[in-house]
Amino acid sequence: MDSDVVSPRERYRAQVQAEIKQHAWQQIATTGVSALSLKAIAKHLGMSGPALYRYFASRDDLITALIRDAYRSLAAAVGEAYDSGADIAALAHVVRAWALSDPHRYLLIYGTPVPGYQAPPDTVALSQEIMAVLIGAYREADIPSPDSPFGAHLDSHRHWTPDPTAPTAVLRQALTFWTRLHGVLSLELAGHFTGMDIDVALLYADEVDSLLR
Amino acid sequence: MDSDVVSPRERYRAQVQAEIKQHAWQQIATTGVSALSLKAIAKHLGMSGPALYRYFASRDDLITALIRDAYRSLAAAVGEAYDSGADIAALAHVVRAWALSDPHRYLLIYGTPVPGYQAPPDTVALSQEIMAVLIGAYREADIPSPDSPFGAHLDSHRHWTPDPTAPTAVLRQALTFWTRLHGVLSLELAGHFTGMDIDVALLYADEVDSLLR
DNA sequence: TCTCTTTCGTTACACCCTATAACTGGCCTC
DNA sequence: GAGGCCAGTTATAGGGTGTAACGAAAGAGA
Repeated sequence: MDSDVVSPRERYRAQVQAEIKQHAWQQIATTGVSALSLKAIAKHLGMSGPALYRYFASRDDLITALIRDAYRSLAAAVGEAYDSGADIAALAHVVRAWALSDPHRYLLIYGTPVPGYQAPPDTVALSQEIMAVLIGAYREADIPSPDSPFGAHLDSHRHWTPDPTAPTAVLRQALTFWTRLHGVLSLELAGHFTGMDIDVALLYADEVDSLLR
Repeated sequence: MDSDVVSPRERYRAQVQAEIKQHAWQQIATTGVSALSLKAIAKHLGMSGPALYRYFASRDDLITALIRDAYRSLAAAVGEAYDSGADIAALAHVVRAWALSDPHRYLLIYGTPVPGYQAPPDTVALSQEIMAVLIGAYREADIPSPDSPFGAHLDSHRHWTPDPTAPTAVLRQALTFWTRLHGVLSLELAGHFTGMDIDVALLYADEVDSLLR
C-alpha cells in the first residue's frame, strides 16, 4: 500500500539485488552469459549458494533482469542523444559506442537467444521505445524511399509501430537502420573481422552513410 | 603409411564419430549449442558417458568439428549454386535457405561465440572459400561503387582477400553482402521479428536489392 | 594358432553447476 | 514482549564435464 515509504527490508533487498546484478555484469563482461554462475556470484558476495534464490527465483530470472537493464540502458542512451538533437548518423554512432562499451551486454540482447528464454512483455515495450526514437529521427530527416514489395507489405503490417502516424517509408528506414547496423556490429563483436585487420569503424560509417540515401 | 587402405578400426571409428555428430546436430537443432550434452548423446547412442572421450577429446572439440562441418556445408551450397550459374541475388537466397533450413547451424557459425572457443585455422580457409565465390559473382556483376573513406582504407588492407586480383570495390561489395544479409538473418533467427508479423522474406529481398545498386 | 599390444568401453571418482528442502537466527510489527 | 516474516545456513538431489583405473575385445605378428 505504501507507495512512497519503503521499508528498510525492501531497501536492503533492493540493494542486494543490485549488488548481485553488478557482479553478474562483471562476470558476463569476461566470460559471456553462458558461463554465468550463481554460485560464483554468491561466493564473491560472501554468501553461500542457495541464498541467491531469495533474490532471483532462477538463473533465467536473473538473466531476464539483466536483459531488461540492458534494454533500458540502450533506450536511455539513444533517447538522451535524440533529446540533445542527435540525427540518424549520430544515433548510429551512439549505438555503436554503447555496443563496444560492453560487447556481451549487446550480445545479451541481440545475440543468439538463450535456449529456454522467453522475452518478457516489457522488453518489447523498451524495444519499441528505441524504435520510436529512430522513427522520430527519420521523420525529421525526411529521406525519400523508392517503392518495393516489402514497402507495400509493410503498409498492411504495421500494427507493431509505436507511432501510428509515421509514414510507412519511415518505418522501413528504421527497420533497415536496425538490420544494417546490427549486421556490422554483431559480426564485429563475434570476432569475425579479426585477422582481416580492417578498421570496422570505417565500414560502419559506410553503412551509416547508406542509411541516409 | 597406407593412403588408400583404411583399416576396419579406422572405419568403425569414423562411423561412430559420424553418429555422434549426427546426434549432436539433432540435439542442437532443438536446444541450441549451449545446451549440448555429451552425456545425453552417449545415452542416446547406447553407451555410457566417458566413452565419447575416445572420439572427441572434449566438448569444445566436438563443437569445433560441428562448426567445421557447418562451414563446409555452407561453402558447398554457395559453391554449387555459383557453379550452376547463380548470380548475386540467387546466392543471397541460397544463403537464406541454408540458414532457415537449420537456424542453429547458422547461429553456430555466425552467432554469439562460445566463451572459450578459438576458431581453428581451416575454418578461416573455408570462410575464404565462401568469400571467393562472392567476389567472383560480384566481378561478373560489375556494379559501380562510389568512393568512400572505407574504400580507401580497404585499398591498403586487403591481405585477407582470397583473390588478389579482385578490385577493391568488389571486396567492399562482398563484405557488404555479408553484413547486410547477416543483419536480417540473425535478427530473424533470434526471433526479433516475431510479434511484428512481418514477412521477413520481403525485407530480405529488399536488402538483396540494395546489394545490386 | 597363440600371444602381445592396441584400442574400446566400462565403472568410480573429483569437481563444477542449478535448484529444493528443512532448519536456524534475527528483525519488524503489533 | 510475543509471534510472524524473512534472510541465510547446511544437506541433498540431480545434472554436467572430464580423468583414472580396470576389463574385454579385436587386430598384428610369430
